[in-house]
Amino acid sequence: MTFDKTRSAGYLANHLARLFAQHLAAGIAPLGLAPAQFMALLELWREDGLTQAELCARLDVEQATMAGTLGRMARDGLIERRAHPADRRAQTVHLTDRARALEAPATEAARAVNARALAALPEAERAPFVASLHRITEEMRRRKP
Amino acid sequence: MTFDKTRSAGYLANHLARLFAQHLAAGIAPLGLAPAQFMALLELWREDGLTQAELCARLDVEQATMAGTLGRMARDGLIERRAHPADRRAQTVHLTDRARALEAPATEAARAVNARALAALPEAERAPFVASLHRITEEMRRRKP
DNA sequence: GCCACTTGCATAGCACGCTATTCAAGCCGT
DNA sequence: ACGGCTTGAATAGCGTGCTATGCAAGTGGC
Repeated sequence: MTFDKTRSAGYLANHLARLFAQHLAAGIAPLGLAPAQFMALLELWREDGLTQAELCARLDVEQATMAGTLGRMARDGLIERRAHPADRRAQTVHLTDRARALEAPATEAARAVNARALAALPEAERAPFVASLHRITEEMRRRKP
Repeated sequence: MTFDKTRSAGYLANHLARLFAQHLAAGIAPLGLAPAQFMALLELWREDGLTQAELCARLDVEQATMAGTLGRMARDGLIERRAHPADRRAQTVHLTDRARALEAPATEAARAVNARALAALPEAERAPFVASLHRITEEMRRRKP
C-alpha cells in the first residue's frame, strides 16, 4: 500500500493552510497586513499591552518567530513597544491608531475567507468539521512531539 | 462581536498544519528529511523521472518553491537531475538509492503522525473529518484567490 | 522563415516558522 | 548577599512558502 496523500490528514492540513494563507493574504494585503501580523493583531485587539511572551503563549508560536513578526509590525507602524512597568526585561506591545482602525476591515476579510471556504461543505457538516479541527489541534498542542 | 480564532477554520487550519509539520519534522529528521522534501518524495516514489513542472502541479506549490526544495534535495543526495530527452529546457528528476531506501521508514513515520493526531477524534468522526478536509481543499484549489 | 507568445527553470527578495545561542534581569535558597 | 536557575527578548541560520524577474527554448501564425 502506497501512502495516499489525498487521505492523509497531515498532507491535507498543510495544503489547506497554504490555501487559506493565500486567500487571506490576498484579502488583507490591501490593508498593508500579512497573515501573521493579522494573527498578532487578533490578540492585541482583544487586549492591548501584552508582552511578547504572552503573545507567544496565546498564538502558540515560538518567541523568535513572534520577535520577527513584531519587528515587522513596528517597522510598518502597527505597534509600539514600551518598557514594562514592573519588569525591566520585558516590553509591552501597544496598538497604534492605524492598527486600531484596521480591526473592522481585516476581521471582515478573514470572515469572508472562512465563509467562502466552508461553502464547499453542506451546511450540516460545517460545525462538526470546525469542531474536529479544534479538537485535534488542542490534543496535538497538549502533547507536542 | 469579536473574531473568535478558536472557531475560525482558517486559523485552526494554520495551527493544525504547524503542529503536523512539527510532529512530522521530528519523525523524519532522523532520516535526514525535511517535510517539503518528504512531499516531493511522495510523488517521486510513485513515479520517477518527473519534471519540476509536473511536481509543482501535483503538489500544488509554485515553481520557485519547488526549485528550492529540489535544490536542497540534490545537495543532500536525494535526487539527481538529468536532461530531458525531448525538451532541452526541461530536466527530469530521479531518485537516488538513498532516497529509494527511505520510502518505508518515512511513510511509516508519516502514518504514525496521522494516526496519533486522529486518535484525538472518536473513531466514527475520523473519516468524515478527512473527507471534509479533502473537499474544502479541492474547492479552494479550484477557485484560487 | 520570423516574430510573438508561451513554457521550464533559476534567482532575488520577502514573510514566517523553527532551533540554538546569547545577554540581561529577575528570583531563590542558603 | 551571593551564586545559580529561570525568564524575556534579540539574533543568526535554515527550510518553505510566495511574487516578480529574467532567460533560454519551444510553438504558432503570418
